[in-house]
Formats: sequence, C-alpha cells, structure tokens
Amino acid sequence: MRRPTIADIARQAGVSKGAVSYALNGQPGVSEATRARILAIADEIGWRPNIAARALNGARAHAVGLALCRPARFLGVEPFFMELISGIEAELSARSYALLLQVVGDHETEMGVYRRWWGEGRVDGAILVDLHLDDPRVPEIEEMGMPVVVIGHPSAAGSLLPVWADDGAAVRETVEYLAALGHRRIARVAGLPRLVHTVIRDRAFTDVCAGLGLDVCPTVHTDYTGEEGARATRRLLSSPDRPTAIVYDNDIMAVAGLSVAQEMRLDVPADLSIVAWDDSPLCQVVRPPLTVLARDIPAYGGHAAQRLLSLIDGADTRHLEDEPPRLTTRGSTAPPA
Amino acid sequence: MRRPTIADIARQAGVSKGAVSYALNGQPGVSEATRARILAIADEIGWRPNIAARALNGARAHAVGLALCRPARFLGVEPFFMELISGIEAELSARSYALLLQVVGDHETEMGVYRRWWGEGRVDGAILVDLHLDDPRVPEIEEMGMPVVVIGHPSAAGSLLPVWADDGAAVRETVEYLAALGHRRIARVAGLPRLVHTVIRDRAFTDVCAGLGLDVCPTVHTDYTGEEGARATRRLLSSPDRPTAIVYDNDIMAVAGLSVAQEMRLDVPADLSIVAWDDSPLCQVVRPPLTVLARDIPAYGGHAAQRLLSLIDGADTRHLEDEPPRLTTRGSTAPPA
DNA sequence: TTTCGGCACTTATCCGGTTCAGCAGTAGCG
DNA sequence: CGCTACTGCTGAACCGGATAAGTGCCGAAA
Repeated sequence: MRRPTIADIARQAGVSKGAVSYALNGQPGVSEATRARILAIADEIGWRPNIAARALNGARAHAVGLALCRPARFLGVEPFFMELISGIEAELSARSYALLLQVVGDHETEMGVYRRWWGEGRVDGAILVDLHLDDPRVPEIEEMGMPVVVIGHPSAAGSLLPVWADDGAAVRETVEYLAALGHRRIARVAGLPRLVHTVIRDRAFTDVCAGLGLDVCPTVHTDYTGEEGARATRRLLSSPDRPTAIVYDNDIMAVAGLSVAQEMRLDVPADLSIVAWDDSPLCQVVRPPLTVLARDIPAYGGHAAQRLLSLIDGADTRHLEDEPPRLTTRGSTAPPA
Repeated sequence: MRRPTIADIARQAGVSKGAVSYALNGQPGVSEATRARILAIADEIGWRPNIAARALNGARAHAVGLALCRPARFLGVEPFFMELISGIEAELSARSYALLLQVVGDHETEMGVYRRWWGEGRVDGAILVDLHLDDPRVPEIEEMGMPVVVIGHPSAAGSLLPVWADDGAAVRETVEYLAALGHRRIARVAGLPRLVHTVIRDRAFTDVCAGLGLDVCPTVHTDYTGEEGARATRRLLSSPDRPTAIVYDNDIMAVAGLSVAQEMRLDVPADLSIVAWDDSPLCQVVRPPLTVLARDIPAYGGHAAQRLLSLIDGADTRHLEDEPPRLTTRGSTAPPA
C-alpha cells in the first residue's frame, strides 16, 4: 500500500537507485535497453516522483503563490479575480506548476504568507496584485529575493517585473467617445483611491476632460461594492448640474447605477449614458446591455504566469505591456437627450 | 544568504541537531533553559522549517487540493466558488494549511490532477465539488485512499465524507411560500441536469408541486449562464399558460430573467414573481431587489475544510448537514395580479 | 600486448529535518 | 552504598531522490 519509490524500481529491475534516477530523468548514464525496462517498471507499479524529496535537493517546488488581500464578501463580487486565476492556472498547469492560493484580510498578513511560503520552500515565486501608492510590499519582497510578477503599473513595481495594461488610454478613449456623442458633463465612479490603477485612471480622466474643455467631470471614490456605487450615482444624479454620462470602475457598480437611474425615472441611455469597466455576463443580461471597457482577463493572468515562470527560470525578461481595454459599445451609451 | 537550517542553530547553540529538533517542536527531551536559548537563536537568524524535509519523514504536506472543473468563462459568472474558496481558506489558514487550486476543463483531467497531487505527496486531502449522477470520480478516489470531503448529497458520495445542505427543503419552502401567495403556475429554471443537486431540487420541486395540486410546474434545464436563463425565461413567458412565478437555480439567470420580463413589459412582481438561488450583491442592486434562497457559502466552505482536516487527522467524523438555504423575501415576489 | 577512453553502472554522500537508541550524570530510595 | 529511574542530551539512521566519484569491462588505437 506504500507509495512506490525508486528503490522499489531498482530492486525489481536489478539495478541501483542511481541508475533508476538517471533513467527516469532522461539523463545519460544508462543504456537504452535498461532505461526502457526501468520506465516500464515505473509505469507498471505507478511510481510518481516525490516532490518533497526532489525539492530537498535544491530543485524547484513547482508551485507559485498568490495571496489575495480582500475581505471575503468583496471577493465574490467581481469576476475579475476568478478569471485572472483561471488564466494563471491555464498557463501554470500546462507546465505542471501548481498554484497556492490564500485569501487574507490585510497586507501584513499577506506579507507573512509570502514570507512563510518562500521561507519554507513551498513556492518558487509569486504574483502580486492590487498595488498601492508607496506600497511597502514592493521593497519587502525585493529584500526577500523571491521572484515576483506584479500585476500593475511599472511606476509602482520597483525592481519587480510588471505586467500591465494602459488603463489611461482606455479612459481617454471612453471620454473622447462620450464627448464625441455630445456629452459635456461626464462623471466617474471610481474604486479605492489608494490603488495605483485608480490613481492612473483618475489622472487620465482629469487630463482628458480638461483637454476637451468639458464643463464638470467629478470623480467619486468608492469601495467597489454595489451599495457604494448606488450611493455615488444617487448623489451625482441629484446634483444641480447632473452628469449625462457616468463611467464606472467595475461592472457591479455600473449595474447598481443603472438601477438607481431607472428608479429616478431617468432613461438609459437617453438621459444618462453608462460605461462599465470589465465586461462580464452581468453587463449583457441587464437592460439596456452595458457599454463596457472589455479586456481579456484570463489572457492577462496567463501572461503574468508566463512571465513569472520565465523569471523563475532565470530567463531574460522585461516588463510586458498588455493590450489596453477595448471600448465595446452596447445599448447604454447614446447622445444626450 | 542561504536559508538557515537546524544545523546552523545547533552549531550556534552548541548542541546537536536532535536537541534543536526537540526544542523547536515542543517535544520533551530538552531543558527549558536550552529550549528557550534554541528558540531565541532560531528566531534571531530567521529560521523556517523546510516543509519538503518534513514531508520526507512521512509528515503532512500541510496542503489540501481543490480542482475546479469548469470552463474559464463560467467560473467568473457565479460568486459561489470564490466565496466557497474564501471560506475554505479561512479555515485552512487558521491551521497553516495551504490550498492548492487548479482549474481544469474536464473530469478526467481533474482526476489526473488529484492522482498527481496525491502521488507526489503534495496534498494531504482534497475537496470534491459538482457531483454528478453515478460520478466515476467517487470510486476512483475511494481506491486511491486519499482523504476527501465531498460537497454534495450523501447519496452520491459513496464512502467519502459529505458536507451538504438540504436543497429539497429550500425548494419546498419556496414553492409553499409562492403557493401561499396565490401562485398556481410556478416554473423552475434549473442548472445542469446531471448534477446531483439539480436532480434533488428537481425532484423536490415536482413533489411539492404535485402535493399542493398546482396546475403546471415546468422545469427547464440550462447551463447556468445568463443567456440560457434569458432564453428559458423567454420561452416560459411566451407559452399560453405562462407561469406567474419562476424559481431560478442561480442569481445570474434570475437577473437575466428579470431583464427579459421587463423587456416583455411584464411587471415584476405584479405579473411575475422571481426567486433566485444564492444571494449576491447583484440580487440587491437590481430593481426590484430579488427574493433569494440565501446561504452562508463561506461558512459552508469552512465546514468542509474543517471536516477535511479532521479526516486527515484520523478523527472520527460523520457527515455534516449544514443549514438549508433560507428564503429571504425582497421586492421580486408578491401575490399574482 | 598494452594502454587509453568511454560506456554502463555502482557506491556514497547530500539535502533538512525527525526519531530512536544510547549514554552520561544525578537524584531517589531502600 | 549500590541499584534503579529519570533527565538532558548525543550520534546515527532514515525519508526519497539527485549527483559526484569511483569501478569494471569492452573495444579501439598504438
């Protein structure tokens, strides 16, 4: 009932452990006949390499880590992470790497997790998400020496390898499109203000609005939840010079905003245009379907995983700029009435 | 720069490796003074146990596996898995267990993943989800001898340890409530017909409808996506004796159904009552907010993780019946017009 | 015929912990 | 005083595989 080891194979094949090791790893040192015999026996008795024993010899752990720092109730909200994970996964499993996942409550715990994983030799590297301004995690990880890919803008990644998309360009495209439709008062319901990508989107939004000479372009920060999205929308739509278009930082807030608008007897898109960030089935089932900034999130995760594996292999890797989100117009945007 | 080992500690403390091992593991065999000295040195030089070395001695891998068999695009759809995972996580991390996650495309690959994880000593156990009728995974895992907790009904779990909730009771409660409101024609938009929990809900639905002497109670099976939910709803609402209430098997289909109803100029809840399975922020941001069958999914995952850890520890564990989903009424249900 | 080279394999060591047998030193006890 | 029992520690084996060094053998070249 015990797991078979190379010693078992060696005994059956009538050779030494060393020969078996050479044979199983495709290394020179055994004849082809012996190699074939050993492989056949290994296959027959169902031998699997014990990764612990391999790792002990300084080999790879063949796993990478991802610690998500989000309260549990926010996690389910956005499809983003699940899609990102499945993209990471696809790439990792193709190379027989495993993904170690942990959901934590705060960044200190997150760093503790990374420290433990790295210290215990559980992972060969990790993926860092949700960069903050002046994120203390970056210098700490640099000091640890663990290979890490950062999903976020290079400006905040320090010496870590960034994988990113140009959110600023997406914001510009969106605002220019809305302005071309005739909108002069555009608002933005943004996410957490300290996240780097929020800052980048904020700045791009302000810049492009100023460049186009638009009247008012308020930005309201939220925590990404539907409730806050609804509240922000209600406040914006209640103001005297209410916007004719609102750009949301995720899909759940956009849907909440849509409901608020309909509650207030505003017609979407006649009275209010809505744009959501990240496409999801959700955006297509509501009426009207939402115009979105769509990105291929699984591909994004896949690229991050690829980069990380290259980094672990010591390959020469430079930062990767992914495609910016594409504006996909649906029924929720139109010229203002 | 090398990771410190117990040999380093032993040298510094002037004792043997064995003594250090005893001290660090809280085992008898060293004096309190020596133990304190060793712990201080370990802490000072930043020693971490190498799990590979520990695992080699037959110790635990301190990780459990979860292979999700879903196409990537369906994964993000439902918050269910993300919430389940965060619940599992919370329990695991409290006991310093890691979660190995893999997203696979089909059940054969899934079994391959489990086989590899178990064979390589990567995990101490696993969690199995999405049970099918006559699921071949159950006997295969039984044969492997890996500790596994099944999230699903005991009838399909074989000798594996099930963690489940009584979906049938929830269906009964819902239908009885709708019937009490005066509904005579209730429909159900269900999920994949081969999943065990779908079958259980199907049967309960048919039984309670028959018991209440309701006129028609069609069940339409789907793949859980918004599109299919919309299509099913459209078909149901187009039939001559269209239902006055529809119960959906998840939230995304319920929202899609709501949109379809509104598109067809039906008032919810006056013309059509809607009940969704599983609460999510989504159900609360749409208008009207949806009446739902709510369950504490993170807790559900947490219980599964607890059971699994007990099972791994060889504790005496019996199957756990969790609380059934609670019917939470909101604006989408009312007496028929 | 000797010598050298290389093939095919064995032997031994190592990785970082755990664990068991053994061994001083000391305290307890009759 | 001698015997036992216990404390506190040491030394070595062991887990499963990788790998460097060593060995025996055969064929080819000198």
